[in-house]
Amino acid sequence: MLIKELDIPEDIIRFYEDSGIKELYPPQAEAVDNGLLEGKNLLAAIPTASGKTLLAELAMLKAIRNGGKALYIVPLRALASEKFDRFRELAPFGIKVGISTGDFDSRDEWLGSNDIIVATSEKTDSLLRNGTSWMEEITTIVVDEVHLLDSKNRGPTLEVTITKLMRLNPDCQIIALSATVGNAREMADWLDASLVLSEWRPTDLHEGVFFGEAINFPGKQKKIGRRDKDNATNLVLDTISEGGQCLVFESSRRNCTGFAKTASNKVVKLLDREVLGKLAVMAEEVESTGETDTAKVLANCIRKGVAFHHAGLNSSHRKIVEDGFRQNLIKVISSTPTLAAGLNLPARRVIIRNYRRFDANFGMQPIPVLEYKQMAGRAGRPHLDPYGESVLLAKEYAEFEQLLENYVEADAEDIWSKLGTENALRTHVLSTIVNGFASDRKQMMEFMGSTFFAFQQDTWSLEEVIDDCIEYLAEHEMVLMNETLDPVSLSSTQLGKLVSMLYIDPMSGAKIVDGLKKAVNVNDMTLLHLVCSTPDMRQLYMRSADYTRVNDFVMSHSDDFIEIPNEFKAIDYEWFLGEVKTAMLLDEWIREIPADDITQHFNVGEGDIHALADTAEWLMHATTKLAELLKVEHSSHAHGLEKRIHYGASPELMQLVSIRGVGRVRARKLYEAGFVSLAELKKAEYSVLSKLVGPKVAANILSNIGVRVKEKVGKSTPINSNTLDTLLDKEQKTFSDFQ
DNA sequence: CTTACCTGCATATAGACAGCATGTC
DNA sequence: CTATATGCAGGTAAG
Repeated sequence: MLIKELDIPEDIIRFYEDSGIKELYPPQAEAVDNGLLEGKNLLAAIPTASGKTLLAELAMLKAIRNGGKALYIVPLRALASEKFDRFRELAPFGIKVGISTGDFDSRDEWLGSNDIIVATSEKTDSLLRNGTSWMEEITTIVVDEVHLLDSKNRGPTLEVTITKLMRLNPDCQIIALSATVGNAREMADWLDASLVLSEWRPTDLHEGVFFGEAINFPGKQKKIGRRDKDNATNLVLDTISEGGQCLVFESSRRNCTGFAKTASNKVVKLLDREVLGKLAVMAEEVESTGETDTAKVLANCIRKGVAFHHAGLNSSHRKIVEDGFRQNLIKVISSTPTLAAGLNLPARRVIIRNYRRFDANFGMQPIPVLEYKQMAGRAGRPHLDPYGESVLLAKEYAEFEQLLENYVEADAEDIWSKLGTENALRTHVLSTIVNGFASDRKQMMEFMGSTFFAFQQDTWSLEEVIDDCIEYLAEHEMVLMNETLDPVSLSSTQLGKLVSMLYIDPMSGAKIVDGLKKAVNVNDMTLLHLVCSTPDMRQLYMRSADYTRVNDFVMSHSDDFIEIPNEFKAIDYEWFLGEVKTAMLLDEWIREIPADDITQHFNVGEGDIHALADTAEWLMHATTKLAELLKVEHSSHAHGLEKRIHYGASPELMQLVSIRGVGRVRARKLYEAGFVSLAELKKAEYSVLSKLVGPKVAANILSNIGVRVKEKVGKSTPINSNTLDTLLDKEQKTFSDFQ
């Protein structure tokens, strides 16, 4: 089917043709045949990179031209900005695009003036909870990665959000995009959508299992040269010598860096001077943005053409690795599953070095087929690679057969709703009441009766859990119920409304409220621990070496904690120690302990510190608001801590740190030099500041506080002319020259 | 004396969304 | 409490 045959405006047709898209891929054509452009609901269960985005775009553009408005729901913030950037290319057609995620937000009212709004599922839920008016104007909803309905953590939110949206806009077109799953038909039926089910990919994918010095694909074999004793390394070296790149998936961070280290020593031998030179620049960039151990190790690996990637990396390191791989300078990324579902980073060959993953309840467990398919699907860059290959590794013949059968030739599992537990439902039962989707028990059951869970499983078990939730919420004064009426009436209290809008788990809300009421002497640690004891906070794992250290801390600070569980209740106490350990990390963070030191004290990465601080800041904000509502005195203390967690700094730096371009480190430098306040800083001499923080930063700071720089700021000296950016610029120039 | 390889034992275990109000090194 | 890879300490055989 040709683009120009489609029932869409002429200028849009030309736009696609100019960008080289003349014909639809088969699954896209099938979607059009199923009424994509006529506002019909659709579930497309097709592989990654088979043109899901274009499919959604066509429908959105068509709808917008008919006066509609589109909402594009994604599971990850990174994905949101990726889509946002893509859709902004539609600006020439007068299409306005907005983005809304927790960390990056165009203002709510203004957001509604856009034609396309990209948001995470949680943010969408939050917007619904806040009664955002433009939600009712949405005519097209795209739900990306809808198979995440199956996720224990985040599936329920996605499910309830979709349910709410369908109820709010019954005539709205829903386009759901999914990986290929077992019960796609069932999901489609729930959405009242037609189904496009296809395995078609623009680049062929060969899935195989390595065993006996060869990759065994169904029906053929590919011998791999033995240059190293490690098979995965051999596969990597083979790919590179054929001009491709590799993505290696590992089950733990340690394995991930471990493999990068060993493989890099072999990979380096295959690289030429030019590439090594550029890699060295990149490695320096890594070293300059962090002096942690991981930064050094990562830099050393990158010098040899290999990188590792996991959530412990700080964001600049992550970005360098991703960009370096896209530039085809980094040849191998050894990664945890971060890269399996997230960014668009395909490679010629994907090696799944470890198909098992540790689970605290069941030990090492084989990953689901769906997850395997997601990783394997990363193989093959469209238009760049002749084909993609994914490889599992087997040690014995029995394992080889098993892998072939259970992964390569297996179909993905069915999607199962995870809504049916009290933990998952509590927050949604509350928000349903707060937002008026249900004002009595009957309406509540009706609403929950239209979820995927109810569609798929028995509703009586759901009703029981919902009643438990209502009871919990009533007990904690978030919901009022009148049991004398026949359908028991349900309404929310001020507390309930606040908890719903703060987007915290009602159990977190209850714990914080309870803690605030009980607390006697409150200091920083008291509130930090309170926040760390909520189910919304991810606690640190207790290692055996931590035990005495954390326990000693508890002993010497026993007055700081609102409640210490009995030491002989081993499970409770151990859990408590984990909370305290987390609070200790945050305490170091707000006391300006350098990030490198924190990573060592707690055996975490820089990325972990920021993630924990981020969550703590959000929960501390909730604490502030809850304290205000309760009219207890700790709200200003909590508010102060909220700011300190945001910047990771002591109270005396709060004024300096609010200046753009000044963070915890620079603020401390300025403070020690006598610039203890904004007023002092305004009186500062440029030359003095320049010596302190460097000429560029100094000029930047002064202009940000409204001081005009009198002295001439020397043009940036060519010290850094070899930075990555300039290098990449050059690269692009030569590339376009070549074209 | 160095290197390569083996054995045994202890050890640790993926990821990431949200509020609010604007910008880290 | 589940299972596995890793890395280190200590040992041994080969060079």
